[in-house]
Amino acid sequence: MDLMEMLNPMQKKAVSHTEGPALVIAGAGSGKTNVLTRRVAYLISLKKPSFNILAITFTNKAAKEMRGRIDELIGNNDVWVSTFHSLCVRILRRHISEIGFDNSFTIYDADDSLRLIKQCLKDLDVNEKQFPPKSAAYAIGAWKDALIPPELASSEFAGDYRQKQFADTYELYQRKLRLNNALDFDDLIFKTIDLFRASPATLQKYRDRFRYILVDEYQDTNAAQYHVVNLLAGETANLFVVGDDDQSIYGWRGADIRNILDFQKDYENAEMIKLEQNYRSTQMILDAANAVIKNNKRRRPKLLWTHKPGGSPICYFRAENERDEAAFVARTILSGVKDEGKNFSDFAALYRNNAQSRAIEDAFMTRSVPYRIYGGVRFYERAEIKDVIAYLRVVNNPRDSVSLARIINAPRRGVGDATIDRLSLYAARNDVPLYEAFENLDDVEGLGARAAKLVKFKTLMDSFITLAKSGSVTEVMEAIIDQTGYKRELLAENTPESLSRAENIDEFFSKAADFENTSGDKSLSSFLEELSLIADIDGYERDANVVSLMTLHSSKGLEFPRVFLVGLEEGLFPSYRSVVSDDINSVEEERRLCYVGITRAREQLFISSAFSRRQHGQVAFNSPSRFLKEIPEGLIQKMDNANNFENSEPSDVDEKKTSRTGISQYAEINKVRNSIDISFGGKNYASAIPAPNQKPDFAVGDSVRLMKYGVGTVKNIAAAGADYEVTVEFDGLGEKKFMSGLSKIKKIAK
DNA sequence: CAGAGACTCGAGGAG
DNA sequence: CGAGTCTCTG
Repeated sequence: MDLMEMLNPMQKKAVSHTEGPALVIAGAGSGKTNVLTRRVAYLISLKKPSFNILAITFTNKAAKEMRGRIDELIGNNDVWVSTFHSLCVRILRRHISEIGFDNSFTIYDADDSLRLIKQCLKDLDVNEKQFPPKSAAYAIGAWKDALIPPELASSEFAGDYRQKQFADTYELYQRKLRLNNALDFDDLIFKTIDLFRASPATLQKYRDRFRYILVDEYQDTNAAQYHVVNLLAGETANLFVVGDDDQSIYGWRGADIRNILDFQKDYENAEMIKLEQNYRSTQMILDAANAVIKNNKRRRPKLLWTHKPGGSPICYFRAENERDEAAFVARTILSGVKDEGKNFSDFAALYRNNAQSRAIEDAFMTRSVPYRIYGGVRFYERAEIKDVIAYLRVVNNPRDSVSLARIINAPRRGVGDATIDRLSLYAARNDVPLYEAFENLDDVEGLGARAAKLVKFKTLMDSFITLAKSGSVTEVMEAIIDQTGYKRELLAENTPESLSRAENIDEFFSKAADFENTSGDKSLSSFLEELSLIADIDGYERDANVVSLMTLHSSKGLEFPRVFLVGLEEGLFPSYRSVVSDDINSVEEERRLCYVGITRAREQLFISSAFSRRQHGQVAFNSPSRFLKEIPEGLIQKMDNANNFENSEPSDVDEKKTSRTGISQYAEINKVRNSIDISFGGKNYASAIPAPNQKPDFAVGDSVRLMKYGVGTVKNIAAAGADYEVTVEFDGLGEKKFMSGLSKIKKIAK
């Protein structure tokens, strides 16, 4: 086929780019995946060997889709299509011994790593109330994303007691990971860079191999991922990155928008190509998206346009509460299916956080709307599944103390916390993995009669380990499920919950059987690796005729004919945290998330907000989101309880309706619009915030300290309404902007 | 000292 | 609303 067929001039330019760096700014729905896959095909048509090509995506699903489309275009090929994490795992499995790990290493998920961090805090005798494990985990994650090792964190933040405590925890945490022969998610990237730095020969090997590198969703890369790409690209820098700064929504986990904004600085001769023609949505939807995103100050100017004129107006429903909102979603879908011949799979409901899915689920169940949820408590994160996985992990890597501690007493075998503590103490004192405590039970103090139980447990584990040497994954799993009595106990408990958990174990077993039938590498470590890297959205099936429910974050990269954006309320979306944050970028990130949501829709967009909502166990009264007000009124039609349009005129949102508090909601919205900084959600937070109007007591060039970022230099101070916008540059983090009235910016002596 | 039951506290987004 | 912690009992 002709690779340039049906492409617009900009797309052609991108596809035919061969040597040197290129940056493609690809707006939502602009045919980005098509450009990426055709460029791969184009390179191969020029006789570039396919094994020299590496394409990096963020999710397995995106990788799978790209893999499929490349295969479709050019048949048999050796293009390496992979996510950042699986790319790094594949490299580490082969070479990690060069930096002192064993290649049977375990990959810890967020839950595992939190357990280990708790252990560290305990060992360091740190008060969990004062230093919550989650805060420590967040700090450590941020350091890792920014590629800051423990030594550096420790020296850089020595002056800040709290940061120092977290830095010490970080240091111990890394030591324990090594002892456990385990890596967390961030380490997968970090250790790959360590490896490349420690072993130039290994790096060269991969540079020679990956002569052409393509990176999708480049706006979501963090410092560590940037370095992986940068190291691999090397001098030749045949690096082709695609992204959209307006869709950068992962700042909270270290994604650095500067990677895409500064690409042309990093690679001086980079070619830049902009794709602004949208092939997905109607003009009405794009107008709404453009109108919202243009409120962001920090962005490259860009305007999506389409040949699909007009389209249905955006429908807005103001619900009484979250149940009313969910009912609106359900009945609108049902009438679309019944009256307009739509499929359930044409619909998606997108929300800001997973907790919001519950009300919608309830409404769908009572009205028999078929649906599927992505995210929330995932299958592989259920306690019973994690227990079975923990057994498998210990079999694969007995040094994995986190998993071992998890299963010592699961199912109950009379080994309590006190006994585990004694074993842990022995292990910590002798600097050995927990498993070795079992081999020297006589030396562990104060075990008494419990030693017999431990011996029995160890014998059992050893038998599994022996079996794993010759047996298959399913054989080992069957032995575990059977001989530990795990499933038997659940069945004996005979409650609806325990029976459902037993069923989950059966389902997990059949997943293992699937793996054995389909996977090339059928080893236990390969199975565990696949489990670790699986993401929810990977299970997304286009074919099933069900409504999709997912977070806005998960929806990126997908599209649906009809999309519901629910919960457009101040304090929910944008989130409370982003509004009170001292970093003005966080509200802009919420706005980008809104932009992502709007642009998922092909034909029609439905937006809703609720007057009241159960949040955190109590009823909250949120005012409508500022994002709602940013959509021009002429694009919106308001719907009533019977799904009729209210008035024939395009709606004026809430102007005429008076809320229960007696305050006109229009007034509430305006209050939000006019003084977003001090009032939202009908509550007044002014008391918590220092009075504005005060000129900062520092000047350009001064050193200042901020809680979250540490010490930086003031680059600019600009008046912004009643407040001042302060630009501060941080070493290694670059420039960030703050509102001086909101942020606790402290001047420090030079 | 293990296990069950009462109790409190905290709650974003993800590979 | 659920996990983690506290308290009581055997």
